[in-house]
Amino acid sequence: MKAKITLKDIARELEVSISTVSKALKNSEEISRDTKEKVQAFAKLYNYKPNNIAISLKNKRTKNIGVVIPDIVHHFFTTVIRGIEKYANARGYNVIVCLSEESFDKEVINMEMLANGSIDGFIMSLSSETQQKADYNHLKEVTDQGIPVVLFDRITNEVECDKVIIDDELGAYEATKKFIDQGKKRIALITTDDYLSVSKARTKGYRRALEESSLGIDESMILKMPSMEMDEGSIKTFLNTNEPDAVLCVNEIFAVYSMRLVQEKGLKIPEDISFIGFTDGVLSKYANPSLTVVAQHGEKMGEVSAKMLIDKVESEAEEETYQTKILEPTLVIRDSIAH
Amino acid sequence: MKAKITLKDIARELEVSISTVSKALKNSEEISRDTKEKVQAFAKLYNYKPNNIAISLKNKRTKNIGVVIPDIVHHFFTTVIRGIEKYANARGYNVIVCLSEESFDKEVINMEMLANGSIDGFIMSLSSETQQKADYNHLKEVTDQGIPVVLFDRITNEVECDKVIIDDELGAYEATKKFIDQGKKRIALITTDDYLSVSKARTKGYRRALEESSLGIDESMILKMPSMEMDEGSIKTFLNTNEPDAVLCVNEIFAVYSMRLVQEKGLKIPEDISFIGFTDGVLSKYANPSLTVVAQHGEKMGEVSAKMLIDKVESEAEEETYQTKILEPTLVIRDSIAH
DNA sequence: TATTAACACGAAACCGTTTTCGTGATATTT
DNA sequence: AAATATCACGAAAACGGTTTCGTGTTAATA
Repeated sequence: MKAKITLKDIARELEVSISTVSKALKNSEEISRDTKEKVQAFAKLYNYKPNNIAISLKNKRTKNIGVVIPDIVHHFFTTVIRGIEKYANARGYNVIVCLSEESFDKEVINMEMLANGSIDGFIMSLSSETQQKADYNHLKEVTDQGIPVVLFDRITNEVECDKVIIDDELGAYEATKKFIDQGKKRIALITTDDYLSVSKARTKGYRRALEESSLGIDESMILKMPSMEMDEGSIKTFLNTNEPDAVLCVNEIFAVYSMRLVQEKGLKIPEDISFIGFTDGVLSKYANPSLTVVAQHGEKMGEVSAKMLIDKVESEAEEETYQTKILEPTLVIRDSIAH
Repeated sequence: MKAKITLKDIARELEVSISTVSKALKNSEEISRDTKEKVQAFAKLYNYKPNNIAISLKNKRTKNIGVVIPDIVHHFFTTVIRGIEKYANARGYNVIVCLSEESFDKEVINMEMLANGSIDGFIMSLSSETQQKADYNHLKEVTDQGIPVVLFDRITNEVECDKVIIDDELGAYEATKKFIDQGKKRIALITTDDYLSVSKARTKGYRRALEESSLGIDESMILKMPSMEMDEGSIKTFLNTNEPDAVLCVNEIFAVYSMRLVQEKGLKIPEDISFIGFTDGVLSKYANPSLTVVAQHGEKMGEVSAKMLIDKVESEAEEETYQTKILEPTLVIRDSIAH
């Protein structure tokens, strides 16, 4: 086991000062050719690499970014992380991932843990509990300290910071409109409670499309699940009593499960009943029939978030201007609707 | 924007020395009640939190662990991360995630980036390219430096370190045996090339089960895909020419896709043909029919890996003993086989 | 009263860098 | 030959903590 070598070690060995070694390795003009070559050769030989922690302390820059998300076993967040990681890595940053698991307390603890010097900025998506409580003091404290924050997907307007979302309302609007254009009459929505910013926006888009059409809104055609968890029973009851001919679901799982239920009843997809979900994950692609979805472009979202954050981190200017980027969703047509 | 307060600030404000403040905050016996109360009150008021980087530099401990995996958009790895994150967090560690994206170079770069002080240890699963090249010098360099490494799932015997795997061979053996016991005669295997340690082990289990039975091995019943990527055409051809009555797949996607293919041909699952896959992900659960799988218990694996790593990191002893933990897979019975 | 112990605190080293500034030794200019 | 410029390097501060050791003051002991 050969321990890491430090500047001090090189200095001692070569009988020069630490400063000389440091400068020589940086190819400083101050140092003579001879000395530089000697030092660099020695450093290469012993595979010297500067200690990141020491540099972080000196620079007050860690080159780490903290990502706090509610859940990682969820295709959308997973793609966002990938986007963040790719972009951040290309710019020399590392990604520290923390999971809030939809818990307010965990979110707070994680942020406090990271805010004491471990990271240069946060990229996060709010936990459902946080959105429910609408308590954003932990975010405000962090921004007050001058740590940049980028909020994505599950955001809030109560905090001033950069934000990245997709136009969920538009996505739902277009999906619903697709159903209407295809002559569907009984268009249902399976969503979660409104405190989730995304569900709220999607519901709004669904309503707007129906209001603009001749169909109008039938409140009984909207099923609000208390959480993101599947409640198989209530979906079953809902589908049986309302007999929709088209269903928009705010995620993949609701959609795929619903498809199976109606297929068991002998209905044909998409002839008798069509489905559109949100999130373009593996499930949608490999479902039977494959599921038409509103794609959220998670990877793109991650990239954009990372770029916004790093740009802010590296900008000297202390401008207090924040922007909200709205990405366009796309409808990925598959076999769960006619085409 | 109120900047972070430091020990120095408190010391100046209270007209005591930095050492006194430091000790007072640690409730040291050395400091008088009066001073301690004064300092602690002031610290609380200004919300003092020690700077993690400074502590890391002093202690030569970062409380960060580096996780290097090939891919995050993959249910299994995702669950492993969750297990790692949960366990590590509970012990006060943060998780830095790096993606090799199945690339040897990226794996090397990521490790070098983290090995210079950013982390206390690695948890990793080898990229397919690394397993293919069988070049493990980057791992050896890291372990030589005394940085603990835990390898999980995709491992190698060329590196001395702690390892966590599931008994892939056993999983495949039992799955195949299940088919045999159910009277299946033409049992196929869809796998990837052997350089992936897991595929190799699974193939071995499949072979052992058949050898022990009266059926024996028919090499044409084994399809080796060149990578983890889906090649839809070769699967189709394979299924059509060989007409198996049972198929074991080394992942979910191969299985789900194959199921759809045979269903399109009018075959009934599980009567005409049965399927078992590996990895208990969302796909398996929501496939139609739901897919019987060999569950790999990713979250457990993550926990175990994290425990092994942190225990080693925190153990003073420089014992050079390494262990390999083998977790038992479980067969999760669903509708793609008779039961 | 002289000596010692206990107390409460500060100085300084240290972790591994970077960077500013100072300086002795040459080299150049007048 | 004296003054100045250039070169090549080292000392030291700084980043923000922790920790060892030393020390002045007071209290207890001989």
